[in-house]
Amino acid sequence: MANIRDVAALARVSPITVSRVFNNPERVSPPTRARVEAAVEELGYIPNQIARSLRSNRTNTLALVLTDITNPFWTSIARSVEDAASGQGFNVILCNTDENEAKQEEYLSVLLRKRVDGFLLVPARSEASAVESILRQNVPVVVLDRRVPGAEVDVVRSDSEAGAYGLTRHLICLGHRQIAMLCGPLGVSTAQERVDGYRRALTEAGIPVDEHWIREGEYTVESGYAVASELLAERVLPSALLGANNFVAMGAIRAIREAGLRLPEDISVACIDDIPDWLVGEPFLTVAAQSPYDMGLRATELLLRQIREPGVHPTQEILLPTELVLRRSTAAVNVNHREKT
Amino acid sequence: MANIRDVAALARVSPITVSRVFNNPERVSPPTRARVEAAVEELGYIPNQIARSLRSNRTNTLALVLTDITNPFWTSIARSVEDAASGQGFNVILCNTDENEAKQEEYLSVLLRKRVDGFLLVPARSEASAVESILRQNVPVVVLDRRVPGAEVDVVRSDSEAGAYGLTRHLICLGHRQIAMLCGPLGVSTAQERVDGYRRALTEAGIPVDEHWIREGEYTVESGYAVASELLAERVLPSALLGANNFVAMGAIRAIREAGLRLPEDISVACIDDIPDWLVGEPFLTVAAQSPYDMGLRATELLLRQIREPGVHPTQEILLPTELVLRRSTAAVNVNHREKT
DNA sequence: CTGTTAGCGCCTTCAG
DNA sequence: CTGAAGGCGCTAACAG
Repeated sequence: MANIRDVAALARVSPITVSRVFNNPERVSPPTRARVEAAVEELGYIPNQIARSLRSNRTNTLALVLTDITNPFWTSIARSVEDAASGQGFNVILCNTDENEAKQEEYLSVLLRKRVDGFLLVPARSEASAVESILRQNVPVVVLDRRVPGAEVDVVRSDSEAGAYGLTRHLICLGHRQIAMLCGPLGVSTAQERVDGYRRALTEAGIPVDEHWIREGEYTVESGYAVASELLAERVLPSALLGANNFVAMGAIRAIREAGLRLPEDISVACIDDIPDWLVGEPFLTVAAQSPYDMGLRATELLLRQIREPGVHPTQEILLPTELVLRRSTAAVNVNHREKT
Repeated sequence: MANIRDVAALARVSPITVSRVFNNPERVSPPTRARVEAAVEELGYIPNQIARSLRSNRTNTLALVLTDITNPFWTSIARSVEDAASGQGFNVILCNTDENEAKQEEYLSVLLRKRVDGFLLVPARSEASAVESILRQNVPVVVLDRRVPGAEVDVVRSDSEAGAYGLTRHLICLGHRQIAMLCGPLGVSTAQERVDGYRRALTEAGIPVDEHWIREGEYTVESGYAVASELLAERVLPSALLGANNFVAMGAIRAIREAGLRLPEDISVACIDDIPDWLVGEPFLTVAAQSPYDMGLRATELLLRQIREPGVHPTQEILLPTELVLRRSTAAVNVNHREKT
């Protein structure tokens, strides 16, 4: 592969002149420039960005570390991040942690070695350690979706508490009293907040919170299925399920079908996170919808600003609202089906 | 940010010894190693992969250039590519071309400068030029999903022709004769092959191919919606629609609903590409399902082999089968609804 | 407008 | 087991 000196030799100029043809073409006389361009063409020369990065300390690359690109919520975020980044001349390295801290640590370590210009991080757990390993190196970070108590970072997230509150309230209005909360891993702030919202709605309505109805799991279809199956095998059935996210709810729905129960006649289901309607034809899930595309966009903008204008920025938190979308998966409680026969 | 010389100075060794502690720790005596490790810890030293890449000509980074991560088909591929790559110590840069050749060219140019170790490319158009710009630089490439006539590359793709053939045959068996084909951009091999399969099934059944029923569009929801709307506004309605992919079909379904037609009573719909069932609860679309996860995996394996074992490899093409999945979006033709009243 | 010098951080080669 | 020299490809800074 030809390098800058090969081109320089062929064009009978110095390497720096070739460099200038690429970076400041106006500072090279047209005839010289033409000679250089001809040589570039002839040799198929492509400037080596690695060498340039070594000098400039800039890679024009961002890291997007999320849990699982397969969930449409993260897919939208990935799309918006890549849109915003490529529009500003940055590429995006994609990493799936599956909420696994060991995987996350490994990724961060590799990415720090690669000297990415910044991180968009969905922390596997809401602890400061991961974020701090980045901040310690003075590398810009923006945290997505989750709070990280104790760390001084920019965060862009949705109002999970309000989302869960709204859904629970909606279920209460439909007459439900025995509402099971299939919550996510409590080490993650969103899981915690969703339980908080659930509790607040019940308490406000004067319904005692029964810990029996709160079940911790993962943010996955498998976990939602497993936890719901367990719940449905018990003597007293809930009349409604609140899924911590779309995956959990879809798993729960499968369990409900397999148990021979009807949705929503026998049991209602709602969750946080929508599924794009062009994927499902007739959307039927009642949800508190987030705005993932917007979230990725805002976060990328914050990150690029940090990169462009180094120095101390006051850390900021952007809180995006959720939107309650009522559909066919929730209905008024059916008193006949409260308990098993 | 500390560099290797800072560490060396603090540990009172030469830089090369520090390097060895990271790359060949067994060749450094334990006491020296301990001193170096202490210095590394104290300074928070992280080896600079850029400098290493400059020497080694290896970035441990792959480029995944696809059309739109938002389509679950590509999402699965992205997931499998990232899984396979990270398992072998490679990171993945994600790029969305939206089937736009200019965008694709821009990405390829930047990625070649970055000296990625290899490309997984879904070419925006089935022409050799993009692939050849990579091959010319002796950079490994594997083409995903599409054929590129005239280029000597490894390709991993599905049997689109057979998929479209199977779906068309299924519709014919249900009594449909006026089957509209909403095909993708004909510059893309898959679009072409899907039309071929459609034609073959009709011809074999002795049904004359009416070019009126073949409509070219993009592989997007919007395009599917637009083309189907147009079709449904005409005097003679088709009794079935064959969507070139899942997006097109979902757009068509929206158009059908808006036209006040019932699915599948008034009109049947089928398409190539499934939508993961955990996204839809009750899958209802009749499809020729591909295996995107597998496709990404196989392609990444091929690519990593090219990278690991440089030199001439016989180019190979891996053709994955599609699977016909019959669901509720297709039904026997309804003679009463063939023509508008 | 063009060129020379030097160095970004690391590691291969060769010596001790 | 440890180190010195040199260079990967590029571009600031400083001549001319």
